[in-house]
Amino acid sequence: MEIAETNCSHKNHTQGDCIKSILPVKDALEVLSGKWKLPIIISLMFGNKRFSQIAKEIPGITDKMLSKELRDLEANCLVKRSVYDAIPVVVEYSLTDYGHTLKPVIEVLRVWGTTHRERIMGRVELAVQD
Amino acid sequence: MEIAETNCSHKNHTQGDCIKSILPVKDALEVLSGKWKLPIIISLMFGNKRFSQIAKEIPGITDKMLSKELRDLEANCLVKRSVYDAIPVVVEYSLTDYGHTLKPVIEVLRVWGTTHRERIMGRVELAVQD
DNA sequence: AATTCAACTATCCTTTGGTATAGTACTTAC
DNA sequence: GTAAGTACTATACCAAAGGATAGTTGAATT
Repeated sequence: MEIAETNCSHKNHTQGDCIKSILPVKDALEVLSGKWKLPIIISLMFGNKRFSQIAKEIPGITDKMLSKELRDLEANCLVKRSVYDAIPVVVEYSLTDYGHTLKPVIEVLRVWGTTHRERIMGRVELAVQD
Repeated sequence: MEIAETNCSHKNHTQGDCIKSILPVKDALEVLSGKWKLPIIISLMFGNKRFSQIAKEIPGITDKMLSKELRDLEANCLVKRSVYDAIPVVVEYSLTDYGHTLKPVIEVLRVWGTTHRERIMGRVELAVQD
């Protein structure tokens, strides 16, 4: 027997379209995966930093995680590590040009996240407030 | 002793600016976390779907994961679950209006992911396909 | 001589995310 | 009456992610 008509709107799209969108999104998420990569990148968007400065700016991160994620980001050409042989050796991290191309990604996430936070925090002018 | 001058560019930004950006981005990533949520949302961007249709469009997902993630997304008001009591009961999933607000997020990830994929695949080679 | 700081590395352990596999309730088809 | 499809749920298991804690190297400070 025929299934009743629902308001499905998938009339004429091939499954291929869907996968073509999913794959690059997954690629993007892969390099940004984990709890700390975006925070580190954001921190470096505000300027070059040393290890302990980044650690100070990102609440909760451990040295181990910061070290590991910086290495991952460097391997993906998003972050550059520069060693200056000053009296105590100074290691500075910066975003590469490629790293800076993530700016629109971060910006759109920041904007969406901001309204989402307002939403879940119950910033409802017209409805029930709790 | 003074540390040698490096090309640090963090002259005059307060740490607060950084955290103010990190928090909303983390909020956004939280609702999109995991391997399958974005793929499911993308699939529903192409139209309302039933359980097994979504499963077919997302290679590799198991029933359990699809079921769990759909529940998560519904709890976050991104996805709507509609039950139609047709002869075999039909359950249709759709994006809510709120879910549709993720479109720019997905779009920017798709664009960045596409160029990133070209980059890591070695975009000079046009002949090789996989 | 002991302490501190910077920039890490190492080890252990717990939690979470995800997979594999199977099973359920209902109904239509053969 | 056996099979197949739909929309799931349940149980067991495993690997990766991440946290806690401690140690290292070398120079500088007290």
